[in-house]
Amino acid sequence: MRMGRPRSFCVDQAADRAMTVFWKKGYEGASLSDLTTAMGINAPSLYAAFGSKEGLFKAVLERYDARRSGFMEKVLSAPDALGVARNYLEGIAEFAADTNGGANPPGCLLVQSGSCSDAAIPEEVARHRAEKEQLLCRRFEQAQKDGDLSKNADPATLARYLSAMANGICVQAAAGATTAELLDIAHLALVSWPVNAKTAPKKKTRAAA
Amino acid sequence: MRMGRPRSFCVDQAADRAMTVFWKKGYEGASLSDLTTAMGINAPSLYAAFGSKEGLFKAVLERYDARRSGFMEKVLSAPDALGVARNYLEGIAEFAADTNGGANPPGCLLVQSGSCSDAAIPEEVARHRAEKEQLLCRRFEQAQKDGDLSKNADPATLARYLSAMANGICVQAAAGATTAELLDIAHLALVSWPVNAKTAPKKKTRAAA
DNA sequence: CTATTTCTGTATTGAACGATACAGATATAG
DNA sequence: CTATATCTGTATCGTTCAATACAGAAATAG
Repeated sequence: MRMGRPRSFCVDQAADRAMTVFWKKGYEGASLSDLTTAMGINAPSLYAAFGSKEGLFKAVLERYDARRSGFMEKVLSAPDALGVARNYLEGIAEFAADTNGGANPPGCLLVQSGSCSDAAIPEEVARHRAEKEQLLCRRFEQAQKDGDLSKNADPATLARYLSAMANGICVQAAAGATTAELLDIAHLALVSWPVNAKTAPKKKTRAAA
Repeated sequence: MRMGRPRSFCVDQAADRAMTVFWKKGYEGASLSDLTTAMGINAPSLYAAFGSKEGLFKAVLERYDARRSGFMEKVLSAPDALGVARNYLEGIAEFAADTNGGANPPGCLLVQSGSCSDAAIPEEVARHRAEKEQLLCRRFEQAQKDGDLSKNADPATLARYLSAMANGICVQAAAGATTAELLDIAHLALVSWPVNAKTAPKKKTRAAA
C-alpha cells in the first residue's frame, strides 16, 4: 500500500456518480457543489483525484467509453456489414431510451454539451464520438475485403451516416421519444443500406453474400 | 411615439447579436457580460427589453424561427413527399455547414443546449424542433391524400426519421464535417424513402426487433 | 517511537455570475 | 413651462462559481 492516509472512496464509483450529474446538467450546468454532493466527497478530494473539473469530466468520458466498450465489441463482431449496422442502430435506440432506472436521463452523454464557453469540452466530446465512427469505418473496410459489403460503397460515408443517425436518435431520445419510436427510425435508416437498396450509391447491383 | 425616453437600439438586431453568442457558447456558457458586449447595450437595457436571460433566449429562438421560416416554406412547397424530404435534408446539410461568414458556428442553434442546469431550456429548444417535425408530418399526411406517398408509410415515423437525420447532420456539422460529407449523408438517408425503396415499412404497428 | 507522506473536512479565496438601485437623460402630456 | 414616463450608463447587489489554504487524521518507513 502507498504511504500516507489511504483514499476513503472509490475513484471509479465517484466518476460514475459524477457521470449522472454531467449527463443531466451538462458540463457547465454541473456545479462543483452538485458534483461533490453526488460523489459523496469534498472538493479537495475531488481535486486531488481528478485535478480539475475538466479533468473529472475527461475521466468520466473515459469511464463512459469503458462502460460501453462491450457494446461496441458486440456490434463489430456481427458476421457482416449489415449486421454491424443493425446491431449498432438498434442498440443505440434501446440504449438511448433507457434511463437505467432513473439513474441517467434519456439520450447519450456524448451528444450533450454541443456548445460551451470552453470550446475544449465540445471538442473532447466530439473526439469520443469520432472514435466510434472510426471503429465502424474500419469494420466496413474489412467487410469490403470479406465481400459482404459492396465495393461501390464508401466505408467512411457509411460510418458517418450511421454515426449521424445514432446522434439524431439520441437527440430524439433526449426529447422524450419512446424505444419503439426510436427503433422505427433505426429500421427506416437501415433500408438504405447498400446491400438492401436497389439504388445503392454509384449504381451497380451486386448479389448478396 | 410612446412616452419617455426612446430606446436607443434595435431589439431585433440586438437579438440577432445575442443569437451568435448563444450559438457559440450555449445557454449557460453565454454570460450576461458576453451578451451585453455583443449586443452593444448595458445590462439594464437588456433586462428592460427581454426581462431576463431566459427571456432573451426565448426571444432569440423566436427570431431564429423567423429567420428560417422561409426555408421551411420552400421545403413544404415541394410537389411531392420525396421532394419535401430531399429539400429538407439537402437544405439542412448546406445550412449546417454554413458559418455565415464566421458569424455563427457550424451546426444548428436548436440542437445545442441538450442539457442544462435549468431543464426548461432543453425543453424549450426541443419544443422548437418538434414544431418543424410536426410541419413535416402534416405535409406527409397531405401527401398521402394526394397520392404521392405510399399508404403503407407512417407520416409521423417519416417525419421523426427526417428530424432525427437532420439533427444528426447538425451534430456532425458542429464537429467539423464538410458540406460535401453532409450531403452524402443526406442522400444516403433519402434512399430509404418509401417511394424509392422496395422494402418500405409495411406495418404501422410497432414491432420489436 | 518519530518522521514523512497523503488524504480528509472546514473554511475561505478572488472572480464571475445574473440581476438591480439609482440618478441623469430624453421623450410625451397637458 | 412642469409633471410624468421610459430608457441610459454607472456602480453595485448578494450569490454562486471553481479552486485552495490549512490543520488534523491516518497510513507507511525506518
